[in-house]
Formats: sequence, structure tokens, C-alpha cells
Amino acid sequence: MSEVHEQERTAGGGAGRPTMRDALVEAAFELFSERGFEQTTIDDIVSLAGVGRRSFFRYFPSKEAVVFPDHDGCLADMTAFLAAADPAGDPVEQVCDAARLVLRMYAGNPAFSVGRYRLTKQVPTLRIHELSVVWRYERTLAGHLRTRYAARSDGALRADVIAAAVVAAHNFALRSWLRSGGEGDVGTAVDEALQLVVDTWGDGAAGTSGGSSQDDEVVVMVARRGTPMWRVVQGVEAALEG
Amino acid sequence: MSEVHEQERTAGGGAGRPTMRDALVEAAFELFSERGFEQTTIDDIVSLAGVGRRSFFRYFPSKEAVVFPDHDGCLADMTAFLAAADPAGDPVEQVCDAARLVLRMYAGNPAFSVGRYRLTKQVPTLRIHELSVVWRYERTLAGHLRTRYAARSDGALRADVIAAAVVAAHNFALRSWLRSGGEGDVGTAVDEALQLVVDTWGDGAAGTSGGSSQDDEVVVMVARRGTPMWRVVQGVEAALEG
DNA sequence: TAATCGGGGGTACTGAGTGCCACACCGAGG
DNA sequence: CCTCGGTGTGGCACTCAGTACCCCCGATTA
Repeated sequence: MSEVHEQERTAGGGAGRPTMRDALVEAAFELFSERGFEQTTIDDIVSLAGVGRRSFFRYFPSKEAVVFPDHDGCLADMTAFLAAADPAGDPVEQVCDAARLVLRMYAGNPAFSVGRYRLTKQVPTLRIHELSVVWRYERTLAGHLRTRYAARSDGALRADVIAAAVVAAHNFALRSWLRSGGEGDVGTAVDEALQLVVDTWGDGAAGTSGGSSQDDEVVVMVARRGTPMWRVVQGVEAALEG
Repeated sequence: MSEVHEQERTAGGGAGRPTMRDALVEAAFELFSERGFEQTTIDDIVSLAGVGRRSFFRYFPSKEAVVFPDHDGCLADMTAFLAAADPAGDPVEQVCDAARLVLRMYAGNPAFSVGRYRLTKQVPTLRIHELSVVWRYERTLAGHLRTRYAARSDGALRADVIAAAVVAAHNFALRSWLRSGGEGDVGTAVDEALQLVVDTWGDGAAGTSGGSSQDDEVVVMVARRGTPMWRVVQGVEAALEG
């Protein structure tokens, strides 16, 4: 199911009819890659996707958001993962595993990730938007570490520093892989990078248990009446990916 | 001279007539604090400042940039500081000192910094813009560390991780101080926070020399014909602050 | 068939940001 | 004296992102 989900998210192909959200993402990337981000207007995207202009903003809060359609769901995944983490385990290992969730998302669609990287690298607006995405991941990791280090006097400081270090190490390996065009094994590269953080900040030798058992079959999405569509979709995506 | 510069930068007061840039910053903050950032239009700002609308964008590239009028100059200061750093010194200590340059800027105008913090905290657009500002600092620090760690096999990774850790520690102490309304000594708080980074990543016991001798009297600003005004201003500010 | 509800389309509007031109000022030179 | 080039500024018009509002259509229910 996870693979089908990934497929629908970016390519829109598969068995069923592609959703409007997928059609918008596909049309946007087609135009962005051929004529650039700033040279493409919302009207261009919606006319290619064959939908109304108003519908674009039902699924994406801004023009930049369509470039990162999967991060909202991944952030929710990370939050759920950390909430279910073993309270006795090494928190540094846990946030490293949480970061690996993001990596899996990138590695799941190498072509899409590399194309987005090339786009993001040369469009300042997208680079800034990506910063806000990364920032939310970092704050989520820091929040988890803060609760675990609550007993320490410098707990909050340690939490912020370790979260920043984990994100930096993760991004270092990820960007190196993206720069190479998606060649080689990202997984081990990220493992090596995160190892540096674990060696300096981790507990030392903790049991690598941390088993997470999520076996839910039914997904419930609760939202206020009037909630924008894109927020509902991200909630559903997050729930489905668990 | 540095103090006069700080004064002119935010309050516009002092001996000489306030520049147009200062008038715009002052008018913008007056309106932002009384009716909010999003409720204030560029027309409101320029009409209060008594200048034309077109002139605003001559000095600031966007509406958000007027909230951070001093960071461009501070970034140039940091770049110059690191370029003049002792090649034999502890690079971790050096980037910590570079981060202290940013702190000095905040501590130089507590009222302005606290007001901006309150504004930034509750306006998403400004929070994102601040992220891009912090990101440029972090990349500058990482660039310095990369050249110093070029010999190590994991030099680039270490550089990115340490830069992220320094920024996180710096921001931890700074935000705590800003949240308190500017009470207490930020300097020692940042020192304590950065000490955690130095203790884990620094050389251990290096000589605290790092003397920087900048005694230039003449400032030369070179720019292409047609360079936007705000870029020229940021260059001059950066040169004057050295 | 009428009523209701929710998703989608269309229209008009606000406001940020840009390009272009006109005007005012100022020093240099005929 | 007038002219010329350069520079800083204001004004006008334009594009486009994002939003508010209303209408249409299809599906469900009485």
C-alpha cells in the first residue's frame, strides 16, 4: 500500500483514476521543468491540468507548496513515530530513525527527488520554502528530545543542538546523493553521517529495540467544518502512510 | 562610529538628518506594532514616511526585508571576520566568535530586537524570512569550517554539523533572552550555550589568540551600474561596520 | 420532485513587486 | 547662459499570487 501511495502521489499513474491533486502536481512539474518556476503561472498549471484556478488553492496553500506535496504527510508520520517511541530507548537514536523516515520518502522516488532538487537549487523562493519545511522537521525532533531531556538542567539546549546536528547530518548525505543524480546508496551514506552524531551525543550502547507496532486498518480523519482541502488531504495522507 | 551607526540604523535619530532608509524602517515598525504586519500595506508605510511607493523597493527587496534591515550588513561583517581569522586558531572557537557578532547586533538594540521578536513570532511570513537569514549565517560558518577541515575525510560533514550546532546554541540563548523581554545578560548566556559546542567539537585547549586587526579608514564600494539601491546600501553598511 | 449539502468553476478584488518614464537636482563644459 | 549626462525620486501601469464571494452541478434524502 505504501508503494501505491508513493506512486499516486507523484506520477498519478496506477490502476485508479488520478486524483485532482496528483494531476496538479504532475502538470506543475512538467511546466516548471520546461520553462522554469517563475515563468510558470498558476493559470498555466490549472489550464494544463484541466481544472479551475480556484481548485489549485483548494489543495495547495501557495504556488511553492506544490513543489513539496509530500512533506506535510511525512511530518505527520514523524510526529506519530516519535510519539510511539520507546520511552526507555536512546532518544538520539530515535530522532535519527525519525530522520530516516524523511530519507525514505526521498529515496522512494529518486527521479522526482532529483528533479525537485535541481529546481529548488536555482529558485530562491523554493529554497526558502524548503527551509521552512526542514525547520518544521527540526522543531519536531527538538520537541521530542526536550521531553526526554527534561530532567537535565541543560536539557532544552541539548535538545536544540542535537536536533540541529541530526538535520544537518541527514541533509549532508541527502544533498550529496541528490547532487549525484540519485546514484549510489543513500541509506548507508545517511547512516554514516548520522553515526557521527550518535557517537558524540548518543547514550553509547543502548539496546536497539525500539520496535514500533502500528497495525491499524481503519483510518479516521477528523477536521473542522471549513477546513481547507489541502489540509484535509495532508491529514489523510499522513494517516494512510502509518 | 559603530554606535552612531547602530543608532542611525534603527532610530534614525542623532545629529544628522535621518536617511530615507531609516525613515522607512521607523515608519514600518510603527505601523507593524500598532496594527500588525499583514494589516499594513506598502502604501501605508510610504505615506507615513512621506516618500514615494517606488522608493521603498529601492531600499528593500520585499516587505519582509524591512523587518531585518541590519542582517545583510551583519552577514558581510561575519564573512569579513572569518576571512581575517587566524588560520592556526581553533576553527570552532572562530565560528563561535563569528556567531557572537550576530549577538552583539541584537544586544545593541534590545528594544528593537525584542519588538521584532514579538512580531516575527506571530507572523508566519516573517518567521520564514528569518529562517533564510539564519540559513545564510549557517552557510557562512559552514563554509569557513569546510576550508579548515579540508584535510579530514569527513571534513564537510563535520563542518555542516558543527555550524548547525553553533547556530542552534546561539539561537537558543538569544531567543530565551528575547522571550524574557531583554532582561539579564545575553552575553554570558550565549557563552554558556556555545561552551557546550566547543567542549564537544573544539580542539580542547587552543591558544585564545585570534587577534583581528582591521584598521582601514577608507571605504570603497564597487557596484555595477544599475545595481538596486538596497544592495548598494547593504554593501556600504557592511564596509562601515568593519 | 423538492430540498439540502458539498465539491468545483468563474469573477472580481486586494496587494506585492516590476518596468518604464518624467521630473528635479547637480556638476561639468561649451 | 544654456546644455548635457548622471543620479535619485515620484508616478503610472502592469503582472500575478492569493482571497472572498457566488453560482453550478451532482448526489443524497424525504
